[in-house]
Parts: sequence; structure tokens; C-alpha cells
Amino acid sequence: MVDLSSSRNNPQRLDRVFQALADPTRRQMLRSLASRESTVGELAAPFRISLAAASKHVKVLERAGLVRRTVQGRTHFCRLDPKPLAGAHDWLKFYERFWGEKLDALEALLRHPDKE
Amino acid sequence: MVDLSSSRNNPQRLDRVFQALADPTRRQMLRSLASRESTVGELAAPFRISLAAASKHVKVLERAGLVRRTVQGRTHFCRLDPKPLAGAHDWLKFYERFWGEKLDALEALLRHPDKE
DNA sequence: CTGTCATTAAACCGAATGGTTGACAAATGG
DNA sequence: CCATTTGTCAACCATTCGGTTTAATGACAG
Repeated sequence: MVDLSSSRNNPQRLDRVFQALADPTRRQMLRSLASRESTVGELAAPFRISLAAASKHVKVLERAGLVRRTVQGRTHFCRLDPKPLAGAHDWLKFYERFWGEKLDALEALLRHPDKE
Repeated sequence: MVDLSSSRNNPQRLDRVFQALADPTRRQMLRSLASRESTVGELAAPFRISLAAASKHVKVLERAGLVRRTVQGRTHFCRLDPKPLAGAHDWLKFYERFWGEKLDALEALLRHPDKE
């Protein structure tokens, strides 16, 4: 029995992941979490936003499965869960062949079609 | 002079790309465009949405730099421009080491071609 | 008990999103 | 000329987003 909700190929999960990545604040938070586990307050610190706003961002990342949280007393420790990123990476990988060197030739051909 | 708006590392562009990818309809449109250049009507056909809605989706993809359009008479031909996807791919590549090391058997099993 | 600290919850705001409908423009074809 | 096709635009609607402020929860320190 496969856990579809956490599958790399679950399109709904992909929606949430890509949407989570669509915000620079959240992307920067992920970068920060890549180097060290942090509390919500630490994640909020680099930004000129309220703690409540940062808390919302963390929740979005959590909903996308990119962050896991462990509550210890009154502080919430967040750590990166990279697995959903692999799903996004896989999705993009399909298009890898299109941006290679060969594309330029194809593009030139499409732009200047001297024959059919 | 560097064209920042089309740079792979332009964060604003990355915002728009990830946001464009956060919708399953648009992802499917990109898939379709990967195999063949299509008109807006052709892109809209597989979905139960109005042509106007599809037109909006195409515009979002265009704003993200993922689709280029050439108008020929009354029909608009859209084709994939994959370069911004390379930027997104690059961003994700940074995190590859986080999931690459700990790929267990189950995850390898789930690593199948996209069904989307 | 009483504060203070870390964080979420709730209510609100303006802007964006994804969808609709109806009107419009322009090219095509009788 | 007239109708149809292709697509956009404008207005509208409900929902979501990213932000705020103010309140509430809950854990530690006196």
C-alpha cells in the first residue's frame, strides 16, 4: 500500500510545493533551513515582517510537506524535509532535454523556416 | 548589459515561474506544448473551462516566460519556451544533496514516470 | 501568582487568483 | 455583405494570499 499523499507524483502535493516556492520569503526560509534547523522566530528574523506573518509562511511550507516541526516547550523547531522537492525536481526533469544545446538549433529553425 | 528579466537567477522571474507551475491546468498545458505547438483553442480543449479562462492561463505562462506566442491571422500559436524552467531546475538542484543521499528502496520504487 | 517569552489564532485589509458571462474585434469563408 | 471562427477584454464573483494588529495560549523565571 502506497502513501499517495506523500508520493512524489501526487499532483495535489505538487501544487502546494510549487506554490510554496513561488514566494521569495519562503524560498529564503528553506535556504536557511538547509544549513540549520531553526525556530520560527529565527526564521522570521531576517525579514521585516511580523512574527505572525512568518508563522503563516512556515505553515504554508509545512502544508507543502517541506518543513517538519517539533514543539519543545514554547519554541517550535523547524527542519527541512526535502522529499517533496524531489517531486518538483522530477517534474522539471522531463523538460531538461528542451533547454539543452539542441534547442537553439530547433529554435532557429522555427524562427527562420526556409522550408517546411 | 545583462538582461536581468530573463536571467536564470532573477528571483522575480522565479516567483512567476513557480507560481505558473502551481496550477495543474497550466502544467498540463506545458506538457501539451512539449509535444506540439498549439493554438489557444487547442490548449483549452482538454479542460472543462471557458476559452477566456484558458486564455488567462496562457497569459500567466507567457508572463512567466514559459510560452511564446505568434499571431497568425486570428489564431494564436503558442510554443514552449523552456529556458525559465532551467532556472527553476537550478534552484531545486541546490537541494539535490539533501534527498540524494537518503534514497531508500521505497522511494526508489515510487520513482516512476509522471502520471500527470 | 505574576510576568515575560515564543508562537498561534482571529479578525481584518487590499490585492491577486481562477472562474464565469457578455461584448467586442478581426480574420475567414460563403 | 453576412455569418462564423478565434481569441481578447471588461466586469463581476468567490476565494486565497500576504500582510497587519490585537488577543489568546502555554511554558519558563522570579
